[in-house]
Formats: sequence, structure tokens, C-alpha cells
Amino acid sequence: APESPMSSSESVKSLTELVQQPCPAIETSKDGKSQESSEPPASESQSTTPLPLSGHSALSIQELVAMSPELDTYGITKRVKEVLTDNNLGQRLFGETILGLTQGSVSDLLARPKPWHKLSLKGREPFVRMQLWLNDPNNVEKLMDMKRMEKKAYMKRRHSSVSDSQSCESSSAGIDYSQGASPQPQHQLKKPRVVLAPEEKEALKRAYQQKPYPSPKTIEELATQLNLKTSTVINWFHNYRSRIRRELFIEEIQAGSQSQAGSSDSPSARSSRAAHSSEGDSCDGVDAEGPPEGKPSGPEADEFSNAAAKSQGGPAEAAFEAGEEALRGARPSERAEPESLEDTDDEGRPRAPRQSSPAAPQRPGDALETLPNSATEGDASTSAASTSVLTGESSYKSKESSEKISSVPSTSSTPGAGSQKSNSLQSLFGFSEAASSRNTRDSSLRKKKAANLNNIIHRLEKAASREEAVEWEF
DNA sequence: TTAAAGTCAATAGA
DNA sequence: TCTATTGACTTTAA
Repeated sequence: APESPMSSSESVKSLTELVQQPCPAIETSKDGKSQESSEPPASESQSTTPLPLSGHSALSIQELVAMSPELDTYGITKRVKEVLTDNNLGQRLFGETILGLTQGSVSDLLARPKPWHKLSLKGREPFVRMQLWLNDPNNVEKLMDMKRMEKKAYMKRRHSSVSDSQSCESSSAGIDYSQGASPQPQHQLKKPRVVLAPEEKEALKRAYQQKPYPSPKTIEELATQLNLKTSTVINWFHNYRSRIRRELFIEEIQAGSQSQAGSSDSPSARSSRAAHSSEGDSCDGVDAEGPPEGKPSGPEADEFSNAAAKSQGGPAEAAFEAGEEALRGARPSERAEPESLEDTDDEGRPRAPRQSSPAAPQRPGDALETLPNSATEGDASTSAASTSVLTGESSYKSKESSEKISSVPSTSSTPGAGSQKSNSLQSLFGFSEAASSRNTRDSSLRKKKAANLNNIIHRLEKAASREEAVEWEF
């Protein structure tokens, strides 16, 4: 197991102790070693019960989490990714057997780890598990074994149930976590996944820029205009806010690691992500402090720009560009969107198979098209938001920035208080002390940003209280 | 009760 | 087949 140059063996040992410590009380564990392995691996041993975290094991892990010193989540994920990659182990296997999470969650976690102090107790759990796993000298082997077992089981099934492909399928699915495999085949009841069209996302983003926390009325309005379910709009805002927030965290982490050590930081997937985000999305939305490094790209340019890039259907492209312009806060109200969108939905329309709303034909273009109008006639409060959505006049970042402000500081805030708490424990977990040092450096920069953001926030709040459109310049 | 945090799971893409 | 994305849902926290 690739350990940090530090006293890996030492940390492993103490860690083991740490792990078994809590258990004894609850489950009289005699040998610590076995205890440790029995925890996350609960599923490991018996492939039948994949998702561990039950009873004592869960408890012990929780205690561990509670006792855990500040962990370098970024470093941990980085190492985990390396180990997984080097050994050809998939996220699914790792997630299900070690973390008790699904592949998607693992992917997300590894790609966008939040800083330790930003995590709740529950959120820290996976990282503690990862750390434990990294410290386990047999980690890779165990996983490899699991992999082999799965394969074997799969082959077996395959051969045995040749006739009925159906059953075969279901059984295969159940291999790991079929525990939830309810006897009732309610496939038909499943509602299709909603997939928002780029245009719709674009509109939502514009709305977000105007109002990160739209009122129920505004949400309603948006839903109507975009022909989406209200819940979808609500969910979108929830998700978007939290994801932007995460991007922020990542940036911080990255900035920190880069500035401070800036050497060995590997070029792994993360870096790509970094560059990615830095030039688009989060950054701006996040990097609200526009002026400082104010780069051009619109707020969440990232995914949207991607979408736009992909959907290179002439007209559609135009439409997108218009949108981007708007996002950039270029022009407040002049947008040739309606027309272009019209074209868009005829041809250039990217694939946007949303079928959630059975009622309407649901054409993104249409939806946007209506925006302008409704905005014009909507009641004051509503129109304010919608209009901006349409116009794309940007005043966003406001709330976002405010969030950033509040979150950022705390993120790096660890410097003093918390970080030094349990040095011994830290060593137990064998993580680098790098984090702390980078915090220092960040703080100054952050102060700068904070000042600017505060200003923005202040203006935003003022405007909000008045509920009138304001021109923002960051 | 609301928002945030954490996940799931469908699905797109490589 | 594996990873990344993302809408929806669940849990937690304030």
C-alpha cells in the first residue's frame, strides 16, 4: 500500500489501535486487526451483505470519525485514486465494498472532495474509511479478491441461467446489493429521469444569477415559463447551489496545494478538473470577486459551455452565445434570444429528452421564448426575477459570493484552532500537514476577496430589499 | 420548516 | 465496462 513518506507503519499501527479501541466497548473485540477489517469490509467477507455500516461496525466507524484528526481529504482522494488506478480497481467495487457507497457517489467524492472542516460527521465517514483503507497493507489484495469473487459469481450465474436472460439480469444486479431487491417488480412505476435541455439550464442559471434563492413565486414562474415541474426547479436550485459551493471548495484546495507545494501535485484527473473549473463555472460564480482575477467566462460556464460546444447546430449555437453573453453580464436587456431560440428548437435543438411533464410538448425553445413576455407582464416581484433571467443581466454572484465568503473563511479557518488539536491523532491517520500551511497563505488572499465580496453582498442586499433591477459591476 | 449535506441511480460518454 | 454528471430523494442541521 502506497503510503505517504511519513511514518506510515507507525500511523498504521496506531490507527489500527484507534480503530479497535472503540469497538471493544461495544463488542468486546479481542483482536484489533480483525476488528478493523470487519468494519467496512463487512460486506467484503460475505458478498451477500454488501452494504456494511450496520450495528457495531457503523458505530465504531462513527466514533472513529468523531475522534479523527483533521484529514487531508484532497490528499486522501488523490492517493485512493492512484491506488485504484494503478491496480485497475473500479470505483464501483471500491465504493461498494469499502465505503458502502455507489459508484456515482464515489466518483463524485474522489473528484470533488470537500475540505475536512466543511464536512459533517457523516460526510467525513467515507474519508475516514478511505484513510483506513489506505493504511491497510492488504487493501489492494482484498479488493482484488473481491473482484475475483465477483467475476466468478458472475460467470457462474451466466452459465447457470442461460435460458432466462431476464432472471439472469436481475440476479446479476443483485449480486452485491440486491438486498434491496424487492420482490415487487415495479419497473413501470419508475418515473423517467428528467433531463433538462441546455437552454433550460441556461435559463435556470440566469435565474440563479439573479436570485440564488428564488422565492416560491419566482420558482413557480420559472417552472411555468420553462414548462418544468416546480419540484424540478426547486431541486435544480438546491443542487446547483450545493454544487457550486463544492466547486468553490475544490478551488480552494487546489489553490492551496498549488501555491504551497506546487511541486509533486500530480496531474491526475483532478488537475484537469481544476483547470476546467478555473476557467469556467465555479470560478466565476464562485470567484465572484470579479475584479481581482475576474476572468471572462460566465459563471457556470463549465457545463454549459460544454453543452453549447457540443450542440454545434448553427442556430442553436447562436442562441447559446446569446445566453453566454447574457451570463457575462454584457448587455442587460438586448438579446436576440427569442428568434435564435426559435431556430434552435427546430433544428439545432440538442437532445433534451425530458418527459416529466406529460402535459406540454415541452420544447426548450418555446419555453424560453415565452420568458420575455411573461416577464413583462408578471407582477413586480416576479418579473424582476424572470426578466433578469431572460435578459441575463447579471447581478448574480451576489449570494454566491456571500456564500463563498462565509464558506471560504471557515474552510481555511482551521489554521489556528482546530488543526492543532490532536497532533498525535493526526499522525495516527498519517496525513500530510500540508493543509495547514496552505491555509496561511490563503487567508490573506481570502481577505482580499472577502472585502470585495462584502461589498457586492452589501449592494445586493440593498437591491434585494428594493426589489429593483440594479446594474452590477464587479 | 427550510436549506444544506449526502446519496442514489439513471444515463451520457469514453 | 468504467467514470462523470446530475435530477431526485433522504437525512441532518439550524
